[in-house]
Amino acid sequence: MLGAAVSVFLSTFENKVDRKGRVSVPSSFRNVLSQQKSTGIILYPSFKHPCLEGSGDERIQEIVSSIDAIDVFSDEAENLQTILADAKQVSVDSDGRVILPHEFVVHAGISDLASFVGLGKSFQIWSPKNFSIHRQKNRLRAREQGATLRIISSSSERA
Amino acid sequence: MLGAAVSVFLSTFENKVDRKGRVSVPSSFRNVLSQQKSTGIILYPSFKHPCLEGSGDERIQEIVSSIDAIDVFSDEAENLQTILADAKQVSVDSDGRVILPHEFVVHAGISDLASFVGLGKSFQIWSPKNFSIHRQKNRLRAREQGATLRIISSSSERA
DNA sequence: ATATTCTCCATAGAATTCCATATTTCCTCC
DNA sequence: GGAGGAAATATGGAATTCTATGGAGAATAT
Repeated sequence: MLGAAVSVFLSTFENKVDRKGRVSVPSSFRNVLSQQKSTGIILYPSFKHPCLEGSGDERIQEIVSSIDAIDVFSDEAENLQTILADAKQVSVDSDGRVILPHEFVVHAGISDLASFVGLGKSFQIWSPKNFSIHRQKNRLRAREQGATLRIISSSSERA
Repeated sequence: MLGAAVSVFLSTFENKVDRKGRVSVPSSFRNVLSQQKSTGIILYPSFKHPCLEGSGDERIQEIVSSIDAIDVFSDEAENLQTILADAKQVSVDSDGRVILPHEFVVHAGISDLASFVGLGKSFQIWSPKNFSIHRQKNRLRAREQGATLRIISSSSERA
């Protein structure tokens, strides 16, 4: 196992997708998930990018609570419900793999390789090709805008 | 079966409606229902959309309480009472199927396919065609409004 | 009787579990 | 520091289980 396992999704891993759509979840990601006591992974297609958003399944609870907190008939409630409608829970098998649902594979343009990209509290899954394009664009923009980071250091262990 | 599926209605399933009007309730939905100890499913036509609203039968209890909680002569109370008046309970047979009442099939424009759409504590049933239109609209709007930003992070240490 | 609904059975395809193996990483001992 | 071995990972495939779905017949109502 990784040295001092951080409890956030970190760095990028490229794994193979087999004929059945199975792909290994990077072991360090699995560690984060089990630390969150997630029994599975929640995936949903990104609104903005040709990729999948992933997180532990407690995220779903958050969304459901959010919906409860606002007017059921509002646009906002429907927006959140859209996420639920599009999301799928995939279970991690005993070998640490998940099956990527077919529609998701299509949405992300994935064929035989998938890049798991750690984003801290969540992660994304990309086709390696799309991801490298995306990353390059992001870097360019960051340079142009002279990206500045505001780090909120509320307490010891947050990222 | 899915590991320890989150106990909310999640994601979308498109199932066939056979000649007798039978349609399989998605297995993950059935799991949620049985966890709620629901003996059946409550269905009623949606006000806003050409679709059906569905839930376990404890949901009805909530609606009844809501009515009690507000002014009995208000419009809102009448709306809720209309739901009760229009609602029907359908039973799930031993193979996990229900029969959709004829008026409901008509209201939703369903013919030989039905989309079950998970919305957390409840779900909807659509004709796939109507749903895909609805979904596209919602996704566009959600993208514009940045749906993911408004999630209430109730749980412990998320920001 | 006739039409409708419910029960039971059959089956194809999908999903899950289980097993096998190559490859890498980590640890220990020399 | 390096060699060897142990543990963990990633990956491929087979076998088993589950789900969705179609149909036949029994039960029920009209």
